[in-house]
Amino acid sequence: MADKRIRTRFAPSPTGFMHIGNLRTAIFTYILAKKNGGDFILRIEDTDLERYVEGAVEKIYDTLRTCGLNWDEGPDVGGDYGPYIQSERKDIYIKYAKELIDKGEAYYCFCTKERIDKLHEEQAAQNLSLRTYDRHCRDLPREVVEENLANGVPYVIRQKMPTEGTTTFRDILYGDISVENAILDDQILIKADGMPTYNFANVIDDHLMGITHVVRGNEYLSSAPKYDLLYKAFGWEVPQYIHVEHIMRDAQHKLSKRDGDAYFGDFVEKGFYVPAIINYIALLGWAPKGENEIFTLDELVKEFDISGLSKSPAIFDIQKMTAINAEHIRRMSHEEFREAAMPYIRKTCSREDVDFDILLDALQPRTELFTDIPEKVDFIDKLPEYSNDLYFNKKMKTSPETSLEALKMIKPVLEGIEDWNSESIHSALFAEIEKRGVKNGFMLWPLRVALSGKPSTPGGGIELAAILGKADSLARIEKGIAQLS
RNA sequence: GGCCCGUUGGUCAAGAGGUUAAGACGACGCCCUUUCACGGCGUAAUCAUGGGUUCAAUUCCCGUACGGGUCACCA
Repeated sequence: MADKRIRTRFAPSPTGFMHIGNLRTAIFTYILAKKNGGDFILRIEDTDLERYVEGAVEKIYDTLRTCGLNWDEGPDVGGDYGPYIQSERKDIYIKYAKELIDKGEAYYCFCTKERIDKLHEEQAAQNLSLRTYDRHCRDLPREVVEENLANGVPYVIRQKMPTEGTTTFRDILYGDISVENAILDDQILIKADGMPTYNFANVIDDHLMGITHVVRGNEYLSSAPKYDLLYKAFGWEVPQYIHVEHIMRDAQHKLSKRDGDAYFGDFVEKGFYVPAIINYIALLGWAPKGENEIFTLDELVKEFDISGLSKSPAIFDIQKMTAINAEHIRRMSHEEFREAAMPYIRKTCSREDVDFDILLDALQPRTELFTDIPEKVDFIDKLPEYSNDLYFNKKMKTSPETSLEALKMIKPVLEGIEDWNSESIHSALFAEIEKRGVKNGFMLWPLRVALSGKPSTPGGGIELAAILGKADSLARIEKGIAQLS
């Protein structure tokens, strides 16, 4: 085992957008492979023709690439084990299903959908704890089977489950789990349309593609014994299983599309930064060894350890995710932040003649979500109408009266500044503060209000003055004086 | 309902047969500060429950409750 190259796969169905729980599975799957220098494979599971959604495959590629979960083999990049789209592997599954029939491990079933439905109805009416196929076709005489096939009677292929004993499979997290074979249904391997069921295609592909570790959602835990039996029927080695618990909205509900918080794209739209999304959802159901919990994808690869995975469901907490997002934003370089933030700044600020470097530096520690930005910078284009009440500040002991006085002191000082920048504004104002013997806030609070018309801004009065430039700053101060007079 | 799985503060969670039961988010308070933040410090808050086993159990075992999953020609 130890000498075998690790190969993992992410195998989504093209049925819509990327669910956050699914994405987390992809992350763990990717990390597990990369941590061990192995291969991460992308396989598209499109065996359900009816549920196929146009464009969904591109959405999968797009999301994974955006997240940096680059696959070594897949439909678009190729590889030695293709094709990587199940609908293109149809013949392979049929071949292996027939092999099982020859081995006596599977059989043709000619029961109609109607018959099965009726059977289930009856079972439900009798309140039977078990609702399985009654194995009507399991022991059909060979002649009957051949005659039906010759006559083109539609059929499915079913797995012949043992009726006694138990099956035990192993999950890395849960350990050994045993179930009674009697409760196992003779599951369908090949559907009437010739397509394999998920359960069958999965086993075939995982084996043929040399997958060593399977990470998947907890909902497959109950099916795992059936897969084991299939591997056993073929005489193949069973991969290592890791079943991960669900991400919940609350204690009893999974994250769902109804709540608008289930898809990767939802969070990007809400202003979340992709590395932070990955970081947070990796933390749902997995705990790092140390105390740091801020990680890039590469750091997650280094840090990841299976023993940190949790066996119980985790409730999604948007507040924590927001906090992690804020932390990631703070860690961005000035240039990275500029690139990410400018589009949001441009939503409310069209001016060119502002000092964006100062603005960005003031904005960065105050931004939790990129979508916070437009509202924070909306005063730059145009000073909003504001109430003189803003000049009241209890802590600074300012009022409209003291503010008028302060603004009148400030105006000539700023007018005298030749080289307009943070330092020169700062030293000029502080010289005045010292000269007048007033508190910082006496001067600076009114300045901030006059420049922004808002109770809270990115940066204080000095930064705002530097951002807005000399002419505009003085105009706004004059407006303040006029408004207060 | 049968079967499978789970249960540490409001949330994510570490932990180990003997600990003052980590840490993070959130809440609250204080400090810093030209606003708001950032940052720093601190406070409150957790082992679902009943039985065992043991000198000792939150940790091991069994039951109960609660929650989740599953029982498709869906994945």
